[in-house]
Amino acid sequence: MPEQTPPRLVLIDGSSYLYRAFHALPPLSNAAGEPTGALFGVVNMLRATLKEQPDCAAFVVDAPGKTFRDDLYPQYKANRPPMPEDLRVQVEPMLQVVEALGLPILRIAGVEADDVIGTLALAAARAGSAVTISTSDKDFAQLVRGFDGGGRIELVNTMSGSRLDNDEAVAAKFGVRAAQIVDLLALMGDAIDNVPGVEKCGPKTAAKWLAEYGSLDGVIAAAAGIKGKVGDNLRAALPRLPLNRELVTIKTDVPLDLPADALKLRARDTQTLRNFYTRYGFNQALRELEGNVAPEPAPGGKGALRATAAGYARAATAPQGAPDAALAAPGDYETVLTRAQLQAWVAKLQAADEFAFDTETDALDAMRAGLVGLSLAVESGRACYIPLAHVYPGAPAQLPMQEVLEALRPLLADPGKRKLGQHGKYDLHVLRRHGVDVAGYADDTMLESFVLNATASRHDLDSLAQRYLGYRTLQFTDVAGKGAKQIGFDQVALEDATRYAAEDADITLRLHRLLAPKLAAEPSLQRVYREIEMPLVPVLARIEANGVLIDAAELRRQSADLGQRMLAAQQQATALAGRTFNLDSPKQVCALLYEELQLPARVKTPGGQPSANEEALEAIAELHELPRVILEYRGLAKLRSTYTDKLPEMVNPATGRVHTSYHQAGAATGRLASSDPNLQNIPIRTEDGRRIRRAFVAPPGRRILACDYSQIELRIMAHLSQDPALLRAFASGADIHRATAAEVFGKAIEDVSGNERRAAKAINFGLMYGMSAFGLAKQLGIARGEAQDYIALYFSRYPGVRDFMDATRQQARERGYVETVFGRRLYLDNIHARNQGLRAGAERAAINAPMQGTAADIIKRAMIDIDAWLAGQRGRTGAAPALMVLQVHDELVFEVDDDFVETLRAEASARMAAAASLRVPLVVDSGVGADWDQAH
DNA sequence: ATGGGGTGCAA
DNA sequence: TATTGCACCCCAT
Repeated sequence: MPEQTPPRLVLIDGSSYLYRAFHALPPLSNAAGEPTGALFGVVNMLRATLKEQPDCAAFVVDAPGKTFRDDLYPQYKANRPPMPEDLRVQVEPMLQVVEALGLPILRIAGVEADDVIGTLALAAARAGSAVTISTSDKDFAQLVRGFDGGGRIELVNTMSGSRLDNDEAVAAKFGVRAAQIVDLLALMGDAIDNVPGVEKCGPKTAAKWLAEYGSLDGVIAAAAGIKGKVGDNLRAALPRLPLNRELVTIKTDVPLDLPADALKLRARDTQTLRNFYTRYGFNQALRELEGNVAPEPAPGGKGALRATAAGYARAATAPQGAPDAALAAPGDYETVLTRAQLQAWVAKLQAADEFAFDTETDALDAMRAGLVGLSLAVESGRACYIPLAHVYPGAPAQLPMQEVLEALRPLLADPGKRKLGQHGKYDLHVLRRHGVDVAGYADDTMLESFVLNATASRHDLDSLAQRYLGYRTLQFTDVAGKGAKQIGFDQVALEDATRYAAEDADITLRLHRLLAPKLAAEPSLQRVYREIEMPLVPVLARIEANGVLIDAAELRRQSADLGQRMLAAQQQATALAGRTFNLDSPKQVCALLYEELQLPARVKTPGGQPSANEEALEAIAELHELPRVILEYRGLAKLRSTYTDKLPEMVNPATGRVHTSYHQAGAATGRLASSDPNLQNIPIRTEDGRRIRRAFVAPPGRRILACDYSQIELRIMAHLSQDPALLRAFASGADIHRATAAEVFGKAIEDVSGNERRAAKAINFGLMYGMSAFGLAKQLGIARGEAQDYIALYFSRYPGVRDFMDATRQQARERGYVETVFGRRLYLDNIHARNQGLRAGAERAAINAPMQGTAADIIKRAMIDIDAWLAGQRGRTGAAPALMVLQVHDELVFEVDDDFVETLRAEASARMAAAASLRVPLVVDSGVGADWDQAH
């Protein structure tokens, strides 16, 4: 017997979304000036919900008048301010659009919406339904559970995209099981509803108590023994906790007496929706509506497949009676299988100013992936997918790849034809490897989003669609499966592939149309995007494609050597411990050292457990020989597993080189990040570590050139702070740490001791990270008071630095962001957090970001400049005389012809130094050698 | 299989 | 109780 899919019921918590959308979205208004922000959010949420095609649904809102909670507790919700006028006027239109979408509205007099939802959810789930409560109110987590017979209740927040579908998910978010949520809320209270909880008891404390004592009753019983201020607060709150629990408990047994069809979806009222969307300027919703109502005929070809969403919804096993309202179409997508279709699209692209493109491949690694298909979009809501290499049994005949690429080449390679994409660097790689060098890559939605707000969300297409369009894209796993059963995209049926791939191009285009005006409205961000990020894309693509040559044999020798020494350390450790244990397991190391050997646990992990990290082992190294041996083993194991074993595996068989991947939207400050492998954390500090750099080599006839900025972040601090003493120190060209020590300790430069220089260096670095006296003391191994004295002394000598830091914090608080010299912004969401730790963290980030971010901007500018200059150079054979192969935050590494070394060295250094004009000189150091180590 | 925690590498 | 990252291993789910 095939398993029956349970009927699906969606209950929408209307008020929670209305409030959330109102506060989360900018105060939008339509052409007539009517406020629309909340409506826009709710409409997008509803469209996404209906797209899921539930069997039944309801939009639940509070009815005017009193409810049982008001009787129980007269102050209930007394804190809630009256609904803002801008929001109030959106309520009636909201109900109208809900109505027009065919969603039943439930408003039950005398019963709160929460309790209506709770009662309906429980009843339906008991009867075997899969119930989704769509809400942005976390209190509903108390209802999440599964039932015998297949019924279940889950929570989704369609706006944030989060989902709580079982106890584990609830526990992950709240630290307690769903059944304990009411107890958690009773302890925490709810400021919005004017339900006071235990003072100073937030989610963490409440969860901790519940984990320890099981339930609210358990906490109440144990209250007498809980120490500290928060224990006093708990005891003071005891009398009201039972009432709290009652107030926060969502009722599941209110009499409702609904008609049989109360949850039944009706057909949507297209005319009303059209009027509504037009009036409020919801153009995307309008296009979707029109696209679905009157699909255009297919542009030709006998083999043409049509992939309208309506078609798919009907073809899929849609529940009987599912109304058209559930068929909200994402777009009109065409599978291109004939020459006529291809020609029609080429004509469309030729006529358009710009178009979005996306490639589909059979692998994630851009340097290995094979092209499987291409998608294109020129107008919102309409896109095509051109399958090229789908190979599953029964796959329709597809156009020959070369023919398609030749047809598109004039467009893709035309610098005057603007192309846009999402993370287009990947597609540039794939197309280049299939013979097409894309030019005119003008816009990238990932980078638009990143520059607009680096921390607001992730910058992948799904997150962007969700955040900016309120739209849930089809997931890769939806069409290709997941885990061991996942298939390659070349195995995906063309119908599914088209929905997925064409949607990507379509959504990319829609996102660009939304994001580009936002950028245009912020000239400084627009410049960062146009002058730094976009021009950097092809530069990074070239560096990645160049790759770096690795001496794999050398690394294998090192692995063997490390292995022998690891074995020796392991044997020594076994002897010292008197038994075998896993040296790689922190847990076993802790048990051995702190329990069996009774050594003192002086350092804690961030999780509060005894730590076995380097600092902890150093702290007890004088009490026992074992910690030192474990440290020795660790150092060796790290080098071997992460570097000497791994790097040879990463050599691309086609190129014989290692190709890292640089993430342009990786670090919030604007830095790049590197992965697969990460070539930005190759060891250098220890001799064993540095040996690894000897395996980064140049081929015969070439050398490695490494150019790095000297103290760039400190120079930026001098520039930003304009502190006279610091500016003077850099202008003099002296060793900056030595100069700082001389200034702080009141000595001549030549009289500074090694220890004084070390202290000054620690202060200089610490300052850039927003360090405290505590941190400096730990770093230098001195008393906290002494560290405080150093810092005070430093600030007295460099008052401009203190003023700059104060001003930076102040700006962060006032504007919510800080910026780099080039205008890149970093928003600091936690700068006003009530939690002191979070707020302090945001302040440190505020101090650090302008310096780290400006340094990132500068080296990016240098990379663009040097790349352009290199493009015009020719070596003796006519090939490029040098390749940029690595970027490590303040360093650029090149592979260069022997006879071009000095030319490049002079040119690259000069261009790096000229990448910004600061109040201090930018100094670039460089080195040359047969390998990366020698070049330092 | 997947993810969190602990650890450690770089600038 | 120092910024930004990525990746390894263990181990619980």
